Amino acid sequence: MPRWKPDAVERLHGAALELFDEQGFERTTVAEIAQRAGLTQRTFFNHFADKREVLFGLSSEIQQEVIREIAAGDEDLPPLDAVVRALEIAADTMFEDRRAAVTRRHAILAANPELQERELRKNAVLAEAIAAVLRERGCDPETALFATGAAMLAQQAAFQKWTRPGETRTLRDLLSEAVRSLRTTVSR
Amino acid sequence: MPRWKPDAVERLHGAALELFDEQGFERTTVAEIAQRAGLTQRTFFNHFADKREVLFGLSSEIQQEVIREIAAGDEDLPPLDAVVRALEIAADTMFEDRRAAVTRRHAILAANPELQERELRKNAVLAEAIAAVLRERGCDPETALFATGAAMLAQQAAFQKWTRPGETRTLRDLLSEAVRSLRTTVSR
DNA sequence: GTCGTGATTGCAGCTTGTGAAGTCACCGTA
DNA sequence: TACGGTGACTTCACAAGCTGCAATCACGAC
Repeated sequence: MPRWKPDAVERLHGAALELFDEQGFERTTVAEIAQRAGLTQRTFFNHFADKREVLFGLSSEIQQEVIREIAAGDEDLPPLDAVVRALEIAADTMFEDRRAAVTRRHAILAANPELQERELRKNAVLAEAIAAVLRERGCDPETALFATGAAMLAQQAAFQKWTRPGETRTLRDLLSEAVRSLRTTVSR
Repeated sequence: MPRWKPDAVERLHGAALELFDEQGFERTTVAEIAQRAGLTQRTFFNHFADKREVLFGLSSEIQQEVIREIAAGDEDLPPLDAVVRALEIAADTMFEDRRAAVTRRHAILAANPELQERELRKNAVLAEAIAAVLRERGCDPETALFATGAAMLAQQAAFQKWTRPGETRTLRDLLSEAVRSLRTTVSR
């Protein structure tokens, strides 16, 4: 008999999602989450740096995937296209088949400014990582910043539509469309 | 004799800046700030929603200025130009003559992720406010989002350069240049 | 068999942030 | 001049987030 049940992190994650759903982020305490997962508060903080972090487990995986795809992409692609291509692939592999879960998580974030702060930071970190890999490919720093920022702006618009009830198009399609639209807006 | 020395908010703000400079944001407690200002911790929280907020007093003024300028601008200007024009004016009136203070504040922010989170949120709020005023001018929502995002991306690049030691150009000039550069990057 | 490893725990303590009640200079008004 | 309201500040008490440290004990390596 193992000393502890396995999957402590998953249990904490699941318990947190349930409780955030049931009573909101602010009104649920870390002690409650831990209790529902059959663990203690101290253990929660062994696995997550803070209470918000329990909602962001996937983001480093997404980041790795995007970075990998940019690095693996065609060297000759213009920077913006290189980033968009990687985001499209990530949309297919990490988002498309989890629409329900992603949407639920999005609703939790939308209800809480603290969580949006964290999300913004994760996006900023992702953006910096993308810009860095573009620079490694020989892109000058300003171009890297702009290509990254533009791509993530399109991603944001596409994601917004994708999580709207009734929306049936794929995130990938919405993203491609958003990029076209962004190009015309910026070009005047 | 007045019951309290005047300018409690300014004293708290000044004490906070000093202490953050001396020992960093994390290592200074609200109790210390209040003590140096000759007040109590509770009074600090009467004036600032949380510990970080003491560094963001100006941002709502900036937001109002930018919004006002967009609303007052030429109706026929394309959305991106309308936003950029407002940011240029804000650069002149709110930033150019405070370079030293802005740079010091920027250094404090750069040293602390928590503070960057708050900064990102303030920017997101500003962006949403700008997009809203564009929509009121008849802009469709997606175009409003893209024009706003693009303008703030250029602003970010310009600000980055402006705070670099040795940089002598004005923020306004750097911003105009960044917009041109962004346009070429996004147009391919 | 023993020994180190690593996940988990208990506990003590600090800090942030809030709620509620109280103090008292100042100001307007009569 | 008296008097009552206002609002900035204080005091106290406490919930909740988060950390450091020492202890526990199944498990795997040797």
